[in-house]
Amino acid sequence: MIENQTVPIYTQVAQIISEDILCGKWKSDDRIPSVRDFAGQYEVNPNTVMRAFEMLVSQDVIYIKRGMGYYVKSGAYESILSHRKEAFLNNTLSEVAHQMSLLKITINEVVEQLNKYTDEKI
Amino acid sequence: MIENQTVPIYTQVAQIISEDILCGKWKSDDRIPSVRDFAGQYEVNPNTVMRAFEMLVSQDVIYIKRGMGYYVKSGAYESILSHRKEAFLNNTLSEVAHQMSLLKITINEVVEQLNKYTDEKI
Amino acid sequence: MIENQTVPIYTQVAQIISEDILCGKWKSDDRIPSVRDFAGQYEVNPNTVMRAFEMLVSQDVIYIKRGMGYYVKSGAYESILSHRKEAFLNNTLSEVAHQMSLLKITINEVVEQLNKYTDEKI
Amino acid sequence: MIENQTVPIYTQVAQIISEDILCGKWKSDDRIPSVRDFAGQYEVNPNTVMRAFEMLVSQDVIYIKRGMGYYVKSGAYESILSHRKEAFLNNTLSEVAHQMSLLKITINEVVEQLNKYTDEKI
DNA sequence: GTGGTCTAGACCACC
DNA sequence: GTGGTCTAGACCACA
Repeated sequence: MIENQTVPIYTQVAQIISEDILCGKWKSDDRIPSVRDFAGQYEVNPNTVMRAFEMLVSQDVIYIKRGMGYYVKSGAYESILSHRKEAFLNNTLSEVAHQMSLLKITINEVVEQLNKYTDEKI
Repeated sequence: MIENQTVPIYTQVAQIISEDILCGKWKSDDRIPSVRDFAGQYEVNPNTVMRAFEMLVSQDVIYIKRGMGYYVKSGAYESILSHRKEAFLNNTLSEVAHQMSLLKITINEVVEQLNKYTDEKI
Repeated sequence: MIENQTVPIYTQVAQIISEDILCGKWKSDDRIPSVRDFAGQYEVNPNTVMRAFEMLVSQDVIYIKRGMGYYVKSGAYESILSHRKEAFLNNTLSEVAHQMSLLKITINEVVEQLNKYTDEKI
Repeated sequence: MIENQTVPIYTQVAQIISEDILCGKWKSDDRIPSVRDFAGQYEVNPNTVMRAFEMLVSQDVIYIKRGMGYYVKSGAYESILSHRKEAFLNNTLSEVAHQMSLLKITINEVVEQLNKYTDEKI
């Protein structure tokens, strides 16, 4: 599950949880599994999961009920979505455009390739 | 000049030089500026520039003439281009496709946004 | 109602009860509301209220009549008052003095601000 | 140096550094000692110092030069001062006023006690 | 049961 | 040399 060797594990865990929320696995005010549960599931140290949770708290994605665990913040879905969408349109696509002009790749080639990836999923 | 806080500085320097070659700033067998020049220009440690040069040497982009400096290898342009093109189509666009499905962004939105970035440059 | 995230909830509950006694809401040998009542009112776990009660018992502020509930101990008012007064003069004000010297705040500013707060209440 | 048993060590370390900046020990763009140096000096684990540094970064008090260490951010002095001053006037003094009315302590008593503490320092 | 802090120590990338 | 990540494991307070 955790494979990438360059980006920190706790970042990856945080991203997985964010994407789980995006996918509807957990909704507002749902309790997410405990630090220990995640640690067991992903086979990482509880401290590492803890850092992921801290990240998500600072991003307003989850909140804590003391002694009870972490819960999905209401509005988390929308906030993650808009945050990611903005980053995608502003950063990712801007970089893509830069690469395209540098590598002299046309928009048609890009569209064609993206369609391939989309089709694969079906 | 070097702002990104996640990518190693030497990687960023190497990328800048690669892109300068792609842009035609330097051609085959041109001498590129010295380690010191780069270090001064980008306000980084000479060791860091050195490491970028080593990276480019190992990628067959530049070569050294002892006592004289570093020179652009013949065929560097084509090699960079093909290498990057492959990475772009396989990695970047695959990631873009993933984000699109996650964020429910259509290909039309992507094309529209890319056209904006392209137009800006003109 | 309970907002502070650093002080333990049971401590805050105990403080609220103490202050209610200071304010004259409950007098010697009055019965205070049940654990359940408090738990419902402050939306906390009954165990937490229980612990607050235990704290107050050990501070000689309340006592238990088995099967009947908790009652304000006679002399509680005076005991709370003297205990808090001492803590206030020795700890709180000592800390205030430290902050004043660090932040270069004069005693006049402090007095002025305190008067504001006092006036607001009237 | 680190005595308090209730507030986390990393918080105390961060506070010490903040106060050192307030006292003029380190100024804008000064390099502060390394993680390992602090760890040795306060006899705590480097990880603990690291957390303190992260706190200060998120408070815009220090910044990192990759591979070189942490430096005091320009404007840190003013930012710490104003931040603390505000907290003091709004939170601490508001609490003091509350205690005064509860404990029926007059402003004269407070002033007298504060003067005692101030005199002690001289 | 929950989270939170801390240590000791390892290992790594980067400057 | 610098920071940064991670583990294993302990210990504690809180609900």
